[in-house]
Amino acid sequence: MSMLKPTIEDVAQLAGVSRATASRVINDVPGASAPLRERVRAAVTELGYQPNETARALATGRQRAIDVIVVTSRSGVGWLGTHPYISRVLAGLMPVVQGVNAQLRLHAVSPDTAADEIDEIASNTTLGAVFADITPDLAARFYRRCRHAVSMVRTDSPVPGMQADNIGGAEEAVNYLYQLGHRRIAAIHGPALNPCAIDRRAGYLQATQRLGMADLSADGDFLREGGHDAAQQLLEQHPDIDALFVACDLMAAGAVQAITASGRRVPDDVSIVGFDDSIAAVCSNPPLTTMRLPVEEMAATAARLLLAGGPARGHRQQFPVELVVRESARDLSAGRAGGNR
Amino acid sequence: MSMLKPTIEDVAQLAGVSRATASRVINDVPGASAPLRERVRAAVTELGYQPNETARALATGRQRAIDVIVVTSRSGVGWLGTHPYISRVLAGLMPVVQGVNAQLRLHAVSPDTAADEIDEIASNTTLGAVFADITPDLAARFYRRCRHAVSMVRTDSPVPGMQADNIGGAEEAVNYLYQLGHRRIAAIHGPALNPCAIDRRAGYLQATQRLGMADLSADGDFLREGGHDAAQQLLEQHPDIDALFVACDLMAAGAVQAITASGRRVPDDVSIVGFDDSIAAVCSNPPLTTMRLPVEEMAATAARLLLAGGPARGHRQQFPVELVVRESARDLSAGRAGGNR
DNA sequence: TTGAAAGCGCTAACAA
DNA sequence: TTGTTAGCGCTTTCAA
Repeated sequence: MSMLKPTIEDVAQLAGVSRATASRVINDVPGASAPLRERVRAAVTELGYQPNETARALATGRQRAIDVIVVTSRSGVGWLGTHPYISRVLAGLMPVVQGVNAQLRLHAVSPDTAADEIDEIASNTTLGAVFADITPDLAARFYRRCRHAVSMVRTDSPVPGMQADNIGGAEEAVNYLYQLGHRRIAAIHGPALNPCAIDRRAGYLQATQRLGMADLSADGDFLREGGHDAAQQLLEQHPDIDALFVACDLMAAGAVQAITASGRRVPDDVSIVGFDDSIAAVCSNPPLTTMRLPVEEMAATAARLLLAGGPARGHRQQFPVELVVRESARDLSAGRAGGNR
Repeated sequence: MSMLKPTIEDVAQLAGVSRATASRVINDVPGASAPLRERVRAAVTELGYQPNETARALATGRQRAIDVIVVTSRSGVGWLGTHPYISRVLAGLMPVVQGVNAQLRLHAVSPDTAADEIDEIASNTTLGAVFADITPDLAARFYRRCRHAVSMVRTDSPVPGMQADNIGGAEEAVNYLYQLGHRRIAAIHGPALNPCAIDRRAGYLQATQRLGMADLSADGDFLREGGHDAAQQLLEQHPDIDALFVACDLMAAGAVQAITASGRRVPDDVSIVGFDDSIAAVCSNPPLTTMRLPVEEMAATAARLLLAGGPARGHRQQFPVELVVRESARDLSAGRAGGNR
């Protein structure tokens, strides 16, 4: 007859050790022999034991929390509620954190002081950190100080990560545009150091090369304003552009605004494919055809991993990126009026 | 010499009572005489005592949490990360809940089963509930069962609430459009039972009446699709409309899409003013002129009130609603090309 | 290396 | 009405 919720006492009893020993192996602190570690771990899995975070917090005096880290030049944390991507990671995290009395701590760290802030967070971490948006070197730095971390963007090897196929997604976007008949496909990329941006850029480059098209690239910042300005500039430099691949929906929304303001029409004069499938895609006018990232699932998986004691070194998990067709890309071979509405 | 963090023991000692008595008065449960209550309360304020939520949670076996309630016909909680308004209330709540080891619990309750779900939540509540979106009767129902609640939308008298001037905001929006030279100003309203929607509708009606304009109203649902459809219908019925007041930005984004799709231009043919100033306003094309609601501050204030033991019966707090000028409304008296870009 | 025992700060029986 | 006393589930000295 199993209890509703096994406690560490149950684990200790089943393993035939003291509570203290059980605690030691569960927390991975030295002071327990290999054979006992074995037995305790067996008991843990057999019982499906999950530590009570409330009790831990009371005993240690420290808050149990998952630290969500995003490096950004915008200051404060208040604006994050208006950020389509961050809102989705929060929404993904919240339900899994709910049952265990853990908290979410949101850190917006500035690029210039990032190193120090990262160290600070790493030294105060309890359950671990989720990197919502970070550069590989910073991620590595954190990981060197604290093993409990999982990244939602690509990082270098030892750092565990949730992987979405950004390269493949970008290629697919360009392919789609190509199939629709477009041959002058420009791109607006994200920040030079952002791993997602780097991969999406790589995907674009690969596809254009393979298809024998010119590389028409502009740099953006993953913000709407940047997308707007980049589109404007692109249109001036290359007035013959007939399609645009934009590395995130927020920038794509800005790009649509710029294109429309320039007197051109989307998708009649230029087709656009975005990336993310955020609320921005749906609020844009016309609504954006885009590559969907399963952000909520990625975040939820990351949190579960952390609650389970942190993923193993180098752990990686794949997530699909899927084309969502809306109204911002048009089939050139179809009748003008028809489009793909 | 004051301790870093006073405990209930300190309070009890200072008040000259037992810990149990202190606990009783702090938790407002019967079993303490008036004079002792006095003394304990004095000690609490003198020490600046704040209960340790972690210890409370461990002792009671219940999670300390703020329940965020939104009644909606969409099921599940995952999509809330893509909801511009909810994301903002979450962002406002998160920082204040951070320091105290409290959690946020998000409840999306369905309208048909709302009564039961509300009862359920009320009976499990700990720190209290924030009504992000609710009808007055449901709010009252909750409040009858549990005094710890703050509404972010208008409610009937005893229920404490954060008040934004939705009526005044809607009036101001219509006035603004009127000043710009518009005389056929239609409106897309929100759900019939939603207090914010009701107030914004009232503001529109008041303003149009005062200004001697026709009431050109259509019903929406606070979702993009509803805004789209309502705009379409409005344009068919009243092709001479020159401006639109839309009760939320999400619907306004949909309305812009519908208007554009019908071959008209925003703001050249029809001006639009939205409400909220959410991310939807900024992603729309053109970006929306809108009435800004300080959602984050309202949410943060609500949470602080709850953490401080819950606001008094009938407590009310005012928040401003401000016009934010972007590009979706045009001055008819200005030159055609100029607009108000 | 292991276990016994003392808390962490609070609530809730139970006695008085 | 009041206080005494066990816990809540865990970590962490301190002895053994």
